[in-house]
Amino acid sequence: MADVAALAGVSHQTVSRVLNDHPSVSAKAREQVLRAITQLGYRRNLAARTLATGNSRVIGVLVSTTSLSGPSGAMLAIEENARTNGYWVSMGSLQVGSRDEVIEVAHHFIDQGVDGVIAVAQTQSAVDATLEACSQLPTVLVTSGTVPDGCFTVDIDQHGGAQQAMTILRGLGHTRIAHVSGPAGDLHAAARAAAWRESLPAAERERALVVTGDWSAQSGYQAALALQALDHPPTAVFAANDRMAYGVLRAAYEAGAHVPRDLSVVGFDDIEGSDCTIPPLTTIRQNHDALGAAALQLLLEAIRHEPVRRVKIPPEPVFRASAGAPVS
Amino acid sequence: MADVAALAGVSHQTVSRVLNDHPSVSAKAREQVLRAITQLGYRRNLAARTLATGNSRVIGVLVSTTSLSGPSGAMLAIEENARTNGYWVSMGSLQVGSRDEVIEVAHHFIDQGVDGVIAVAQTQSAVDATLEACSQLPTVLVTSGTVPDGCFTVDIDQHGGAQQAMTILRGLGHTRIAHVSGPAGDLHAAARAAAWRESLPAAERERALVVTGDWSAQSGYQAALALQALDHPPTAVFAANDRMAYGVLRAAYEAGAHVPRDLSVVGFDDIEGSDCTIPPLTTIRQNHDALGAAALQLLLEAIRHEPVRRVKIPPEPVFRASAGAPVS
DNA sequence: GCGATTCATGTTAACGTTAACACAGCCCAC
DNA sequence: GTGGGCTGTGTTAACGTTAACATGAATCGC
Repeated sequence: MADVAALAGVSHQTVSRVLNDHPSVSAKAREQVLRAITQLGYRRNLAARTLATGNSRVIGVLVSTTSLSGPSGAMLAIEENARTNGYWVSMGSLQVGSRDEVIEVAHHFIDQGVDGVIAVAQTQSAVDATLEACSQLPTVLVTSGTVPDGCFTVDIDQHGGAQQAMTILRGLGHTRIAHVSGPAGDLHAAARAAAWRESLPAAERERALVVTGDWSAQSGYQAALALQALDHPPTAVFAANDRMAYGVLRAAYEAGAHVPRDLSVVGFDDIEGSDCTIPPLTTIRQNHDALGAAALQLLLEAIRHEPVRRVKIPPEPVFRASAGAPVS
Repeated sequence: MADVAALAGVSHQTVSRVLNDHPSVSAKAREQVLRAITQLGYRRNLAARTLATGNSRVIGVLVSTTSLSGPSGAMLAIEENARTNGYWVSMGSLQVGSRDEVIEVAHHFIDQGVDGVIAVAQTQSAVDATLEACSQLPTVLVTSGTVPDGCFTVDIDQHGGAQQAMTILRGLGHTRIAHVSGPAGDLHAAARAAAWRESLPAAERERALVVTGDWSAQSGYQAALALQALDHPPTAVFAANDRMAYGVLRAAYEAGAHVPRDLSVVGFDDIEGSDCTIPPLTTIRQNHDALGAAALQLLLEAIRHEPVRRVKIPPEPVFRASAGAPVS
């Protein structure tokens, strides 16, 4: 702040006034200060501000673990492990996921003086923006995106998990396996779809059946309807997540098709409730707890400047009743 | 800290050393300092510590909105609204939910200098512990528990929602309505069960059918099995949440019972996927977004010392296909 | 028994911000 | 034209902690 004041030719208090929108600042002084701020890339220190004012502009949110599962479980696992290691968590969520939003949140973390950042990035642009904004900070990326060397990364092995799903189906004897994929641009959706395609015999990849959904059960239902209307419907469907698999199950039921006799279905995620679909869903479980724990472990290593490491969490197949041998 | 030093008869630096486990402190001085700390209820100011050391023991976690739903959605709604009002969120989760744990987290918030606290309390003991630990701070409780007057409170109207479920079922003509309840001690479970019981004719309350589950689909499945084994099984089931309703649906299907012809099922929550169960689930939707938004709004009012207010968010019925008239 | 080392403690000065006060210079009203 | 109020600015002193250095006492080795 002293640097800014010197460059702008005013006192540090005037800089403070500009920062706090105090009315008594001349337009000229304000402009000079703002220019100096951008020129120097100055960011105010929130710890000092909190100390001086007595209020932090931070609120605490207390939540109970039991109410959260799935990807939010990863966040809780991070928090839990952070606490046992003497750290606390400041949260920033992305509504839009735009570059600007990522940068806004990252800057806040820096202002606050965080010791490190864990970013769960679902799109490549979020990955890129995080890398840009957090370059000075120990950072762990939780993502399936492409990341330059020298970054700590954790991920559930999406590709491997999808391969497991396909192995199950092909092992059962299916050859005509359709895919209900997640939305375009989503990294998980892309990884799962890629593994599905690769596990098909080269000859079949051209006429491979894929319908794009948006992760919702309803979109899975619509996809299944589209698949049913084909001349040669598939004998099995690999849905990119459990919710879309629910939709496939429902469409089959309503069409009078028996699962797994007439159609096999495999999902991905193993969300709560998937053990009691009709029939119980065969799926690939993602271990979000392990993901969160690994993310925190890596961040601690990053903070201690230990060598860069990447972790892949293996998903595991859950065999239930929705996949069986095709009727020849 | 100066007070502690004075009371212990040492310098403030010695107090600092005790706090940071510095080796060079005599046992006697340490003991005196610790006694003074507890006697005065001293807590160290983290903003000052961060300012002096340059590290905050806080990590930032960036998550994307899309990955979270349900109760975690409430947290994200809080975060989103906080951000648009110039606040940031510090998170503390409860693994055990014990009194000590609540107090630990609350103390951290105080140390950190938060401007207010929102506590999502699922048990009465969590409510009580929060009230005790946060008495000095603007606080909003998100809970269905009993709270003394003079507290800001937000809640989804559990009782009203359960009444809606029963109104649907009774309106359809059902008289023998069983309840699959949530676990004992859970405030939501208690409120839903109470509303169910009250909506029964007085004469039937004695022999009312209730089976206690643990929110899991599997427990709903087991409950439905128990209900099926009765001499006079119910014609309808009100499940305290959607996942347990999934289990009821599955048990009915496996027993060859058609839903809703042979059995009507109503859930509670409207979780993602409930639109594609077999058949699609009639349920009561909880609006977690509105809950989070209201919680933040109230906290802002609490921070501004505006008059105490309580908000109840009305849940809304979602009519789908799992409830119908009983076959007479 | 004397210098060198360790230990326990105190003193002073940061850390980066805002609050409180002081002080010009200006305008306005009487 | 003089006193009282605004406006813009600077100076000084907090805020509560830790780091760096200084000091005095006790211990050790030879």
